[in-house]
Amino acid sequence: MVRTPALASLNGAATRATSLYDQLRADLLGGELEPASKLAIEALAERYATSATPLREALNRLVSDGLVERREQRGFVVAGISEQDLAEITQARCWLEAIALRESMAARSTAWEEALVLAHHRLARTPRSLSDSQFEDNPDWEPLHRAFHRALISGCGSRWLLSFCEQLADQHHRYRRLSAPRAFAKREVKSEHQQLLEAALAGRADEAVALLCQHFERTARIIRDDPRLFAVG
Amino acid sequence: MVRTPALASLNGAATRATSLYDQLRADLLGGELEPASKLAIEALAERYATSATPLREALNRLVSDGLVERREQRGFVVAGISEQDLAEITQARCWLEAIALRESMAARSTAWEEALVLAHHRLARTPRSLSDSQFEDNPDWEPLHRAFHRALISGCGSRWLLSFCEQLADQHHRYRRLSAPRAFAKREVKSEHQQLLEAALAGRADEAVALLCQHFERTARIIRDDPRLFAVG
DNA sequence: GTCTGCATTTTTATATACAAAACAAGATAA
DNA sequence: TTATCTTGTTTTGTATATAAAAATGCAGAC
Repeated sequence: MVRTPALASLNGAATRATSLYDQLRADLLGGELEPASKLAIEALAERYATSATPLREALNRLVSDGLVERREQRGFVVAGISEQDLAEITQARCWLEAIALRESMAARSTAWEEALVLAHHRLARTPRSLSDSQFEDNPDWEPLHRAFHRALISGCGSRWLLSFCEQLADQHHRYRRLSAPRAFAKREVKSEHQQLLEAALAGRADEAVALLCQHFERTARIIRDDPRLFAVG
Repeated sequence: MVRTPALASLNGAATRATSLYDQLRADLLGGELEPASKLAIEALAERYATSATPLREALNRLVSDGLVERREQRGFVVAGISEQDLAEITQARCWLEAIALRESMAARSTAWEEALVLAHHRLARTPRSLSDSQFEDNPDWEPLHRAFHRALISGCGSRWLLSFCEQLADQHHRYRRLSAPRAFAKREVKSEHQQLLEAALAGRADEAVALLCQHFERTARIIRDDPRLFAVG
């Protein structure tokens, strides 16, 4: 007895809680919300023009993403940052993406290779900064960067592993945005991606994994050495 | 300016949403709630003697644990099961726990070894079944089993990795409870744990990892072959 | 018979009102 | 001072009422 299909699932109209989740997530990743700062319900309800119920739902979801912390009976707080935390995230990301990349390469297919080349092409032709003289974040870059890294591991065949990697990538993303953006101008991130692509396409797994981990660790080191970030209050 | 400490955090009095989360989680893992069955808010509110708001919060948390699925504008559903899903969970768990175990062994300490021996001792002296003649689940066993596996990898030094492993262990737990419990009477799970303990203590990493993965895969195979579980509706 | 459109019922999602706990400041006692 | 108690305020967490969407059932058309 098939009936008219659900409207919401077709036209992408999400619930308020979901769109709040998306907005909050973007603001957390974008570094708009200060780490360890209070997320007072009323203030947020005003800022996002909504009421408490969907807000709390969104915050609850963000807790499981590790972007928000829940203090029982004391509300919600933006997840804190620390050198140790960054190190653990980097370590875990290296471990997990190493496996995912190896598996992805082992299960290579034409479709995977083509998607990878495409993702790299899009990333490579997009400038990191809008201005040549000084760093000014290009909002197009980050999603493409993310897509390239996802393409690398997308063939690993495990939705679980992919979702874990995604979560760790989110964490890295936040740290990166919190850190001084000008640090990135110095680095030849472009050639790192190029090398990575070549090793992956050529099937040189050990090399690709090594490049990927170096890529993560180099970024983490730059963030760690940012004097503004882990300043002792 | 230190004041009287929070009451809730001391005496363990959680919010209603949290205790609901715990109860629902236990029921989901215990197989009380049928996979893919509807989680109607009103029915649950009556069953757990509460109202909609904290219930929805608890359900939102469970979605991120992969125990519940959210259907936008259509409420919540107990996570479905499938052969493919079980295979992916098993695969991911092997990958992740292999790393965690290696790291844990590489970072060995006396405290870790002692905790491991203790966890194994407690598990070994607890019977799997309450009755000798037929299988009757001993509720003490599962937590001790869990604790032993956690002890193995606890020294890996990455909270992220540990929490991912925990999540996968939850998934396995649920499949195990959904499957016919009598299947487990056949197996010499006890000696598998014993061998694992010995290899881990002796520092034979390759062997320990191999034993651990075999342990997971053997369990998964038994569950997969349960004729009742993946019956075509 | 099967499909389609409309009205009704049920359920989900959100806003709001309320209760309970944490917080803050001042007063009192050691 | 330093700690403890008291009281008022703010904020969190929960219940309930309302709005919005989906499911259901039936009548009529083909």
